[in-house]
Amino acid sequence: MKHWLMKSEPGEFGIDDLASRPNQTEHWDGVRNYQARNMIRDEMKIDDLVFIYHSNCEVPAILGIARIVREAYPDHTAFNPEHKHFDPMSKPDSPRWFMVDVQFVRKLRRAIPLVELKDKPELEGLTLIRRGNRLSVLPVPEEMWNFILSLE
DNA sequence: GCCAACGTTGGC
DNA sequence: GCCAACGTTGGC
Repeated sequence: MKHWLMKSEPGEFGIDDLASRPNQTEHWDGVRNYQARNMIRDEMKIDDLVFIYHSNCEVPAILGIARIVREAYPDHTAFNPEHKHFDPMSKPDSPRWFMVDVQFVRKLRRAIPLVELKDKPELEGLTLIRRGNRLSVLPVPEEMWNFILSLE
């Protein structure tokens, strides 16, 4: 089983939004980066666990945990000209973008802020804290996953 | 294939 | 709101 981290903007769709969805489940649409797309499409498997991270907000932080409950399928928001994430290059018969469904698992006992994660030598090399990193979906090595949980 | 211009991300 | 870092686009 692999571990991941996915970013969301709490003003758009945060962990509380996920927790209040039917079945506490929602599709994770809007990823428009090839590196992130490849991980979603090729590597994310059912029951993989995901840290939910809030970006572009007052305190960027890891807030909780979700689980992959459906593997990659076409991101239909790319087909809809009315949609914010519309991409005319993505067609239903040759989709360019994919998404997974994630289900809320739990919140961490406390949010673990980015500034704190940056301080930890144990997390050196984690994509999240690399300078200039913009990946919205990234893998978390198991030992780093466990270390982050130990900070709760 | 190079690279300047432009758009986006996201911390601060 | 600023701006550094990065990805994408498109002229050549």
